[in-house]
Amino acid sequence: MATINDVAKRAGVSRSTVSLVINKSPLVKEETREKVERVIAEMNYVPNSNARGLSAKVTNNIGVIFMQDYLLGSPGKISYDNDQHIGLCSFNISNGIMTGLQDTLYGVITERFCSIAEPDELPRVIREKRVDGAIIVGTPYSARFVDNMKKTGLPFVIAGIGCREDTVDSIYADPGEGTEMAVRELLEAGHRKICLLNCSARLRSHAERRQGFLRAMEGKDIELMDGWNIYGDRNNGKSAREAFQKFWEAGNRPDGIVTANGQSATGIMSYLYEIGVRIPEDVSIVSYEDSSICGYAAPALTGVNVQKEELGKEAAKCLIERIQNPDKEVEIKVIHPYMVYRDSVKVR
Amino acid sequence: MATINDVAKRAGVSRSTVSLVINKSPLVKEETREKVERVIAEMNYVPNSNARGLSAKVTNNIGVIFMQDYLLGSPGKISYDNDQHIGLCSFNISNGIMTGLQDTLYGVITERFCSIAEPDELPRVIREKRVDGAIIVGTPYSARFVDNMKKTGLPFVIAGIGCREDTVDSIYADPGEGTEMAVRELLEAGHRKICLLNCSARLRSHAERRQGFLRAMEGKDIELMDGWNIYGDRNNGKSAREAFQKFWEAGNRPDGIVTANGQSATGIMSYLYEIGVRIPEDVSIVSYEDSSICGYAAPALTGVNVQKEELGKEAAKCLIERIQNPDKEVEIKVIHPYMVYRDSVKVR
DNA sequence: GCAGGTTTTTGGAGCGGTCTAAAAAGGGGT
DNA sequence: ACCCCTTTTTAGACCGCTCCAAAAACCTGC
Repeated sequence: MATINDVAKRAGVSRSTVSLVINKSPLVKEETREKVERVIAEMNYVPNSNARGLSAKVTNNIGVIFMQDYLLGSPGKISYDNDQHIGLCSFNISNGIMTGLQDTLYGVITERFCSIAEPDELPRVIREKRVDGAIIVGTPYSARFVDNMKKTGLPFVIAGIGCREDTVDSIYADPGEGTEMAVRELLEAGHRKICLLNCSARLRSHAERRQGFLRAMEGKDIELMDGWNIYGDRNNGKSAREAFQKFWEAGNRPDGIVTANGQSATGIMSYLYEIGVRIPEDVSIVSYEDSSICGYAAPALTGVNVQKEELGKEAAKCLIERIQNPDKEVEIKVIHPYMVYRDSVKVR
Repeated sequence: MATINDVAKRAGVSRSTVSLVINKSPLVKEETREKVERVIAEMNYVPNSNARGLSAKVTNNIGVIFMQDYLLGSPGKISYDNDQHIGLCSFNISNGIMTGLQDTLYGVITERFCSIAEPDELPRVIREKRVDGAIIVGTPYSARFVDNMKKTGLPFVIAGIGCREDTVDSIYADPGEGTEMAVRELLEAGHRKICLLNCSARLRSHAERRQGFLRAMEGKDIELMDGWNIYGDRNNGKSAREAFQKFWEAGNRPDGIVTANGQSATGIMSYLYEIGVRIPEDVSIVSYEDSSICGYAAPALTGVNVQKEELGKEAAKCLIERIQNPDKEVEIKVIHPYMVYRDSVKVR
């Protein structure tokens, strides 16, 4: 494999000149640049990224750290097989990140990390300085972890649904905003008895969803039903179904349901299907966090799309800016959602 | 940040000795090792991976290349938002890869690549030598690409459902085997009129599924129905639904359906639901490629689980072996699936 | 106490780039 | 032709680690 020296020799210039050329310095004469570029192409030369990194103290890699904290208590060896939500969500976000990084020199190193399981550790890519910056995907529940990260001095941003740290660049979707949007949708379609199906009460976002719900209900002259904010045990369809079944069997009869995500919705739908309740004729459903699963459900679910790809893309953009200018002001950016209209809401 | 020199000085040994210690060489005296390790811990020293890589010609990173060829014609800026299948699938596999790499020194660099769009290019991580080996996830449709990869001399393995190159390490799930399993399931439950809903006919795996179907039917004395091997246009629920609807409207009345994956199944289910056909009372469904989506469907879908995490894990293992021993024999390994029993099959 | 063998440790030359200070080349003006 | 200023190019130190050959330290046994 050709090195910078080989190129220099063949082009009849010094190593430094070649270096200037590959780094697009404006100092080199047009003529020289062309000659060197020709040789580079001829020899199929690609700079060695280790050498570059060692010398320039740069790796040209950014780390994407998937926080696994919300799967409380099951660090490390988790199989996501039964957790479509997390799988898809992180996939979409990281896909967005790659899109955001597309025309840059950066590569993406991915790592799974649990700040609760390892409160005083840092993700390996960071300890080993394999990256120039990091995107923390998901919520780093332990403040200690955030502190540790800050201490490294490495640029990093936090990205995800409901992820926000006031002292750190945060790109996030606001679960409150989305839930509010979903509830309004039902209200406008004439629903009065709306219940909110949150996922695990242990998640920080549940309170935000609740707030969004309340905001939408404000001034509507609708009596808020006690216990109509239901919590599943975990962030998936099975617990949503169980929680909803309990709710229903206790005699509650909503005419509209807002769920935390597509899986919760399908969980509930499978229960309603079994007991013969029709959607949307008897009950309407809107899912916060629209995902393709919503499109495939029967009937297809109306939902709030939180633009996870966009979220990832913006996170990447923000990180790059942070790397270029470590002193810029902390950036807190909300990615706004939009409604996707399908067939699970009926005007009453 | 401490360097190897700082550690050496503080420990009163030479740089070389420290190097031996961090590389766990058996040459260093126990006593010395302990001393050095103590200092390393004290100083919080972590070897710089660039320096290491530059010198040892090793990066301690492996590349995970996601092939995007099956999304024919839409390289680069694709949004996977509507392609849950691919999202989940690659997520699960890469999750498995990370699990397989867990106790090694390797990090994971991810890249999206389309060998059809860029027939003479190589993934960037490879051109820039950022990795010691690569796992190609998905099918590299162009043979030229495989050739180019081979020419680099870099160890690599191919992993995915139906991915197999005879001259390259391949870890794969056999769509034929899984489909056969699914069909047998229906046969044993007494079904006679079984149709196979393949995804896009452009995919290489469709023929294998078909073969598996035929193997299961062999000697069963069931008339093979013409046109009962249905092809969707793309690998998703929407096209499955459309294809199936056309099939149904042409008057075909299967009593059992085998689908290529969970999304196809839900697509079909939503159609059947609309026209009032009950599952599993009127028609049974088995999905090849069980995914969590199957568990959330109503009714929950019986399916063939292809163990994508296992697949990723084995791919990682295989790659490491290949790196350690570049001359070992080509490894072709099938990951066998198993049935997951749920509620979409009724004994007739 | 020393030759000869074994176990540990070490110096120093790379690895392939970047970067800075200084040299070389070029371009007027006189 | 020479000085001065600007534009280009270059030499060489350095980044932090590995690795080899050689040195040092440690063991015998005689």
